Amino acid sequence: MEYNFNEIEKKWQQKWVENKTYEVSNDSEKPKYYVLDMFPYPSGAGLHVGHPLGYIASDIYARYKRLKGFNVLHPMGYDAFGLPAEQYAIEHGIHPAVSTENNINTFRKQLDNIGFCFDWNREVRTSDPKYYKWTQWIFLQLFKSWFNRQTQKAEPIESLLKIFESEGNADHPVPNEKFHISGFSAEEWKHFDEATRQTILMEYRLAYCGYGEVNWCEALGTVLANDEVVNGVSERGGHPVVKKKLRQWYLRITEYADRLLKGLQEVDFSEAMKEMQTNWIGKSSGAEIDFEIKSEKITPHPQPHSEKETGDEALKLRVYTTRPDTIFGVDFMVIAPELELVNRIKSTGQTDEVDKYVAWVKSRSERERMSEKKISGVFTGAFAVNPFNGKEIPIWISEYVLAGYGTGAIMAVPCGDERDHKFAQYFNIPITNIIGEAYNGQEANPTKEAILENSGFINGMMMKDAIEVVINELEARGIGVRKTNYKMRDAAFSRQRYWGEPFPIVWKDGIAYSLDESVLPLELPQVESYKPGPEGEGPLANIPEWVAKELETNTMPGYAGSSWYFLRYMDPHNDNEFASRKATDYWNQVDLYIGGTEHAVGHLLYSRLWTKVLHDLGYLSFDEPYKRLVNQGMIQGSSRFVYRIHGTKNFVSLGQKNNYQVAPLHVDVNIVDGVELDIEKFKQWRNGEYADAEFILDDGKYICGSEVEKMSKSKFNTVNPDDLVEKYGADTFRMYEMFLGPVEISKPWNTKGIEGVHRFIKKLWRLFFDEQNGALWIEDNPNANELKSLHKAIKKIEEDTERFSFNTGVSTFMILVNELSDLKCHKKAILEPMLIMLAPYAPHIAEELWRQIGNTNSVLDASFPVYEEKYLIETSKEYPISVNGKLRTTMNISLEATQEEVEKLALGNEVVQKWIEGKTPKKIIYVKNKMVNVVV
RNA sequence: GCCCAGAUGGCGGAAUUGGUAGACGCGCCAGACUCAAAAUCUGGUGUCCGCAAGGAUGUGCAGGUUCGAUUCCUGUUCUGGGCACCA
Repeated sequence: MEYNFNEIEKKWQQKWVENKTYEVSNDSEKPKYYVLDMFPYPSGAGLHVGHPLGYIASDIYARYKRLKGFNVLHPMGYDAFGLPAEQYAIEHGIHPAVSTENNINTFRKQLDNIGFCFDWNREVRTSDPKYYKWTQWIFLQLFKSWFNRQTQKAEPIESLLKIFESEGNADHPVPNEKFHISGFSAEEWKHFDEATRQTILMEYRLAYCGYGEVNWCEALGTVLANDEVVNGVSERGGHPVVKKKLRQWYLRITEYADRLLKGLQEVDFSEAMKEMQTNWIGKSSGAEIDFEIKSEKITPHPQPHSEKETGDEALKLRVYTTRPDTIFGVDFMVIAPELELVNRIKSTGQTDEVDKYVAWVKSRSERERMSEKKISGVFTGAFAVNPFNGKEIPIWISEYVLAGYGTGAIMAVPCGDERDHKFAQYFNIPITNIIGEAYNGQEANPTKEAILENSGFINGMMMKDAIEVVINELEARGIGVRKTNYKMRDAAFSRQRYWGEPFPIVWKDGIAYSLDESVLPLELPQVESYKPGPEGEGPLANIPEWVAKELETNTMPGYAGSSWYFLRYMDPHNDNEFASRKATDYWNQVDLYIGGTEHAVGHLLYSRLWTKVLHDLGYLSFDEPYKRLVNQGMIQGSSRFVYRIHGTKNFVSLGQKNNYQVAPLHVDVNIVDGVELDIEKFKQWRNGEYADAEFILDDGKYICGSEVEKMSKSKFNTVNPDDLVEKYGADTFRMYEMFLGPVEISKPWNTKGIEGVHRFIKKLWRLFFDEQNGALWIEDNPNANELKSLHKAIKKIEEDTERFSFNTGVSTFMILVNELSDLKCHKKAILEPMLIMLAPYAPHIAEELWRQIGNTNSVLDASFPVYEEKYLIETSKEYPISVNGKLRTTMNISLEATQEEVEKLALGNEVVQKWIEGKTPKKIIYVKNKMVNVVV
C-alpha cells in the first residue's frame, strides 16, 4: 500500500471534525493545561510559511500534553481590528468587516490544511460586538477605578470619593505632579463644582483622558502611525508630518510599574524577556534638585507668590539625577528644547539661535532624536546656580534631553557621563574633575567606586556612599527631594480611526461620563466614508447622529481586544460576563504562551496590566496572565534578485552584473530553484511583462542575487504553506518547519531540504507497508536491540518535547526509523509506541497507521509510552583518551573501573605511550562516563 | 543611539551540567538496481599536508581562566528584533 498523504490527511481532518476530537470541556477530572498562541491579525496577504512556526510548536506541545493525561485548552481566534483593513477600505471602498471576514476565511482554510488541534468552538474575533461588548466593559472598569498607592491595588472610584469627602487628598496625591491642583481638604472638595470634581477624578482614573502629541499630516488630513512616517514625511505621498496635540485616552500603567516589575519574579519568561520589560519600565532612583536660575529676564529674588500661577517655577531649574553624588562635577545643564521654560530664560543675544534650534528639533521624531550621533545644542544665555558652591552653570538646550522623562532637564557631569563628556568636548565647555585619577581626561568614567575630590562636604567619600549623604542634605536644606523615576509612560489608548472598538463614553459639557453597562455593546456605526473627521478627529466625527449623541469619536487601539482574549477562550459564549468565575478559576493562567519577542513590551505588558486590574477588582483569582512564555523566532524571507541592464529589457546573471549598469529587481522566489532562475517561468511572470527579455548567463544558467529580508508580498519572497502541503503533505510540512532549527531562533526560509523529511516519513511508512507484500507488522516479541532503540527514542523525544527542542526531536525520530529499518523490525510492540510519540508531530500519518494496525480509538486518546532505563544499561564505554588535552585515541573501559585501573590501562596503551615520550605523567584525569586525560 | 538576541562545514543545524566538535537532514561525489530515468539502497564528504598510516588546524574576531572552552570571563565586529499609533 502506498503512502497517499493527500487522501489520508483530508480523511482524518474531516473525521476529527465529525468526531469532535478537539472539543474541550470545562468539566474534567483530568488536570488542566492551557496552551496559547499569540493572537494573529488576519492580514490580506494570508498565511506564509513563517506564521505556522509557533502554531506547529504549540500544537505539538498541546497534543503531547494530552497524551500525558491533561485536559488541554488550545484555542485560536483573530485580532480582527486594525489599521490595514481600514487603509484597504479607504483605497477600495470595501467595508473593513467584509475584507476582514474574507481574510479570516482564507486564514482558516490555510490553518485547517496543516491539521491543528484547535477547538474552533471557542474561536473569538475582537471585531465581533459579542466580544467587544466585554472589551468595552473592561474599559469601563478601568475608567471607574483608581490605583490606591497605599494598598497598591486598583479600587472602585467610589472609595476615592469617600476619602476625598472625609479627608481630602492629603494621603493620596494626584499622580501627575504637574497637575494644576495639588492638594485639597475635605472641605474644599465639598465646595468644588462638578466640572472641577470630574477633572480631579480624571487625574486618578486608570483609564483617563488627556492630551498627547500625534503625527499629524495636514495633506492627508489624518493622524499617522509611526511606521507610516518615514524621514519626517508621510510614507504615502511624502507629505510633511508635524506634531499635533490631540485629546487622547490613556491607561495609567505607570501606577502599576512596581507591580509589573515584581510580577516578573513569579513568571517563567526568558531572562532576556524579563530584562526587556524591566528596561522598558526603567525604574531608577535618585533625586530631584532645584537650581536657581540667573537670567537677564528674571529678577533673582522675586516676591513670594502663591505657588502655581507665578514665575516661581521659572526661577528654579528642577533636574532629575540618579547620581546626586556628582553634584560638584556639574559643568552645564541641558534642558529639553520644547520646554516652555526655554522661552522664559533665553537671553536676548541667544534668542535667534535658540528659536531656530527649537523649530528644528520640533520637526524631528523622538526616534531620530534618540539615535542621532551628531552632537547639537544651543546655549540659552542663562545660568543655573549650584546650591552647594554657588558656581554659575551655563544652561543649554539639546535634542538628546526629552521633555517626557524626569523633569525634562539634566545636570551634566562630563567626567562621569560619556554623552555629557562628548557634549562638553564638542562645545569646549571646561570639565571639572571630581574623581582624580579615575578620570583620564579622554573619556568619562561612570564609576561609583571612586573617591570624591573637589566636592566640598563630600570630599574623600566613596561615590556610592555619597549618594545618600547628598540626598539627605538636599532634603534637609529644602532644595531637593529623593525621587524614584520610571522611563515608562502611560499608554496611549485611543486612535483617530474607524476600525476599532468605540469608547462607551459620552461627553456632557466637556466632561466624560461612562455609558451604562446595560447598553453595551456600543456598536460601531456604519459610515459613508472612512476619511478622517475634522481637526484630526476620527471618522466617527463625520456621523451627525453620533456627534449629536455626544459620543466619543476616538476608537480603541489594536491592543485593547488582545489584552484579555485569553480569558474569553475559557468561556467564549457567555453573554452575562466576560467569562464565568468558574471557568477562569478552572483554566486559570495560560500554562504555555508561544509568540515572538516583538510583543515584549507592548501586548505583554498591557495584558499583564489588564489581568492585574481585573484581579484587584475581584474578577480573577490570579494576577499574572501567562505562567510560561516561549519565544519563537521569525522566519525571514530569502529574497532573490535579477539584474536589469539600464535602459533595456535585458537581464544579466549575478556573476557578470558588475560589467553593466544594472538595477536589481525582486523576483518571485517560487520561480527560482536555489539561486537558479527558471527563465521560462520568469517570462510568463507578471502576465508576461518580461516575455521578450533577453538574458546574459553564467555557464548557461541565470544566477540570482539573494538577500535575507522580512517575508512580505512586496518582496516576492513569500512561500505559501498550501503549496508545500499540496506537494508533500501536512505531516512533512509540520516536521520540516520544526526540523529547520530551534523555535526561538530566527532564520531565513529555505524550501530545499523538505525532501529529506519527506523521505523520512515515507521510510517510516515502509516499516508498516510494502508495495509488494502489503502489511508488514507482526506480533513477535521484540529483542534487546529493538527495545534499546525504542527506549532511547522515548527518553530523548520526551526530553526534547518538554524543552521545546523540536528540531532534535525530529532527528530522534529519524534515527529511530533508520535503526528500525536496519534491524528490519516490523514488530507491533515497537511500532505502536512509536506512533503514539509521533502523533503530536505528524498527527495524520500517526492516526492512519494507528488505526491500520488495529486500534479503534484515536491515537490522541492513547498514553505516551513510558521510558524504562533497564533497556539502556551499558557495562562499558568507549572512552576518549587525551594526552595534554588533545584527543589521541579511544579505549573501551568498563564503567566499573576505578581511578587506579583506568590509569594503568591508559598508560599501558600504545598510542598514549607514544605521546608521553617516556616522560612521567603529572596526573591523570578520569571523569567517569566522560573521558580520560593524561597530563605530562 | 539605547535595550535584547544571534554568529559552528557548501547549506539548515547538533553537542542538555566545562569533557570524543560537526548528530540528523540537505547538497555534492562514487557505487548498486535499471535498456534508460525516477524512486530506492550502499559508501564517502570541515579545511590543509599525505598514496596511506598518520599529523596539523578548526565553532565571527582579539585576548584570558582551565588538565581540558562552541560552552565561563574581558574587549570587539557583523546580523536580526524592539524603541511607545503595524499587530
